[in-house]
Amino acid sequence: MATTKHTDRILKEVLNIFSTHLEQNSLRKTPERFAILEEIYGRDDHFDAEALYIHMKNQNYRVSRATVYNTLELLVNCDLVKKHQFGKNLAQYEKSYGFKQHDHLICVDCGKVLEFCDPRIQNIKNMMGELLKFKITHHSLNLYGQCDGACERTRKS
Amino acid sequence: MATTKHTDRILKEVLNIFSTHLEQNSLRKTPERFAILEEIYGRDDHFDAEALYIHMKNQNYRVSRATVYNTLELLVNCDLVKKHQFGKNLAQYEKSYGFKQHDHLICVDCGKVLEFCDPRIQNIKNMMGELLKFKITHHSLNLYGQCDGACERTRKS
DNA sequence: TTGTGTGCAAAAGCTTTGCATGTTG
DNA sequence: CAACATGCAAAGCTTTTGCACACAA
Repeated sequence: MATTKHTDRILKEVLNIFSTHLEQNSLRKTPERFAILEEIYGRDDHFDAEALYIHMKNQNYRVSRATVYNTLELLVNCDLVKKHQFGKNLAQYEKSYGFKQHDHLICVDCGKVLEFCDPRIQNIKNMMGELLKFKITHHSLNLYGQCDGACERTRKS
Repeated sequence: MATTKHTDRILKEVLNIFSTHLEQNSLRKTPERFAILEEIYGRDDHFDAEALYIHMKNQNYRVSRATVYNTLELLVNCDLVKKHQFGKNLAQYEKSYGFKQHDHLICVDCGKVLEFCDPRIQNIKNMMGELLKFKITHHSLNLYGQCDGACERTRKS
């Protein structure tokens, strides 16, 4: 369980990483960019761009969708955020710094997302990269199924 | 290498399977539905709905996008077609009957898609399904990377 | 001060929907 | 002939783009 101290330390580190990334690429350090990063690291779930936008609006933070999308892309580029597609035409994001690499199990009925780790994936990536002459940079493994009775078959969206 | 005979046999089988599926679900056997199925099994690549639609139009087959999307969904439901998302907001489809289950390796520069099989995926699915109490029905594993020099870094779309 | 970043709204791209017409069972 | 499927176009949704203004460097 992450303590507040741990959370604070992570936040400080990602702000630094982002700041350095912006400098190195001659990009500007705007308050919006840092606010979006803070917002993301304050969440613990998977979210889409619109939800992030709405959430910031609800806190009366003045930001535009264009900036949200723009900043999400920057954050994906410097590996502070991961972008997923869980079988729908809607990108889902999650913070990724300081958290173990993992894959996802999605309930097709209620939309619940669980995470899991399996070292065999790395072996597959290594083997296939060599076999098929690809320099593999990342991957996406999603398992789809139905969770136990509790999910009530109430599919989200 | 599939011979014409083999292709013909496959086609006959899938037409039968689809026909039975339509009967069992009280759906109508329209010429459009069968034409779309034939069109798909005449292709050997991954394609999107629009490409399928355009290709049929070019052959002067009168069909609408609505019907293409509708039929693709029916075909996915009876496992004759597989639907994928290769990291973009665009569904890609491929025929699946009579072909070995496989996963994909996508070049992020040129969009090329290779296929591979690895039995370890099945083990992971079994283990995680049991561990996390999910009835796993299907999965999606995509490896992303860069193919050898030949791809020219000309990213498609 | 200069040019990049932002906000806003419009546009773009994929997919779904509504409605009148056609066709299957 | 009744219900369902189709075609067409419009609408829906997510994401991108254009442009005028703001502000970081």
